[in-house]
Amino acid sequence: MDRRQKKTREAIFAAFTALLSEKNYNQISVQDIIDTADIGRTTFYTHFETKDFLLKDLCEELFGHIIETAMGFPQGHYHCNCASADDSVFLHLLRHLQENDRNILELLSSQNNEIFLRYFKSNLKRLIITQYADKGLLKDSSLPEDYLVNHITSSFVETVDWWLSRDMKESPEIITEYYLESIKYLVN
Amino acid sequence: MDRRQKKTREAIFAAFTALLSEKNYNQISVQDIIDTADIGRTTFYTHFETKDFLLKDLCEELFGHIIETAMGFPQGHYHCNCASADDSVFLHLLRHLQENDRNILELLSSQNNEIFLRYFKSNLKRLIITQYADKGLLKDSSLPEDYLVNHITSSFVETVDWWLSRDMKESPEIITEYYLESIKYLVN
DNA sequence: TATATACAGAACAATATGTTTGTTATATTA
DNA sequence: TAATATAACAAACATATTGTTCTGTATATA
Repeated sequence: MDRRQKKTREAIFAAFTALLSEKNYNQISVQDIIDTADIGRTTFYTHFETKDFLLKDLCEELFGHIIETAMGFPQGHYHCNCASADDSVFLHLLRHLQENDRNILELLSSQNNEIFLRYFKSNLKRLIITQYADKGLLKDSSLPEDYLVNHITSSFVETVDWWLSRDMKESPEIITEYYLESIKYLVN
Repeated sequence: MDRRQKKTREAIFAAFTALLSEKNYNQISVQDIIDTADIGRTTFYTHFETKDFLLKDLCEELFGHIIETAMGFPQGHYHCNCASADDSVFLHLLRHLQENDRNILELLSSQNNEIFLRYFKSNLKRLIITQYADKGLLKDSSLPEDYLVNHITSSFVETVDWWLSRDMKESPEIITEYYLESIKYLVN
């Protein structure tokens, strides 16, 4: 890929992220992004069809990365400093959020958080299916598997939202405990 | 209140609701609303400062009503045909959604559902606090009350979302069972 | 009937949108 | 290094939206 393209793309992402942390998504104009990124008008439109596509691409990069990293867990620990191999994948995710992904954190805490929480959820679902459903770790119950997967997934997202809305007062370990406690009767 | 004002307000709400069920919120312009409602430009702005305020007012009317109705439950049953006084407040809400509130249902199922689900959640939280927390019906656990209330609230909202996303295949009774099953270890 | 006010209609400057055209700067490759 | 391709730029564009201001008309309320 052309170095110029990469630079421009990154400049747009950076400008967009900066704007998102201070403004509502709806109130951000393409003009704002162009001005902040300091690029030509034409350039923006060669990279992204609309503002919505920019958002989509940004989310796919951010959440795609964090989920893919967690996908191999706990087999591959990559370069992150996990306390032990017994750490749950959730603790892993929370640590990742807290330590490595300032960008994601800012977006998830911003006034636009619902947008990003939704993207987070749809990516996380894949992870839950791999880690629980496919491994047969869901407890037998009268609940349909799809309902259960949805419940477990959104409960984690809501937990993260709750944590962030209270300025991450608690440690990732505590939050993981809360979360696992709230769903412990549903999984093995 | 002046009859003219009421009519105009309702015309705007109707136009806005119609537009929301076919377009994304971001893509609806004030001009669209004006054209659809067939009112003067000035008129819109005397009623609503911005599109966001219109959204806020609409949500407050819709969710305010549905939650207030449920608030007195099961003491006052109002005019709805509940099977028995033993019906849970959740079953009551689902029936209300299915039978009485075509508007809300359409909005909650539309491509803009996340906006309305959020409003739904914030209103529902008050109800959960009244019905569970204040009555001491939350099971003792290591979880902070605020976390628990948030979990129970968002689980219901997510349940409704799941139900709607599958075109309400199941009956309100079944959905209530699913929901209560998923949180039964947390409440009395 | 008299008075107040909600609405309509037109016009406004300011801004945003998405596209086009021609030019310059910079990667890639041979 | 030189040749070629292409990314980015700048300027201009028609079009649309925004929020406001003005004047005149219609319709509530008292």
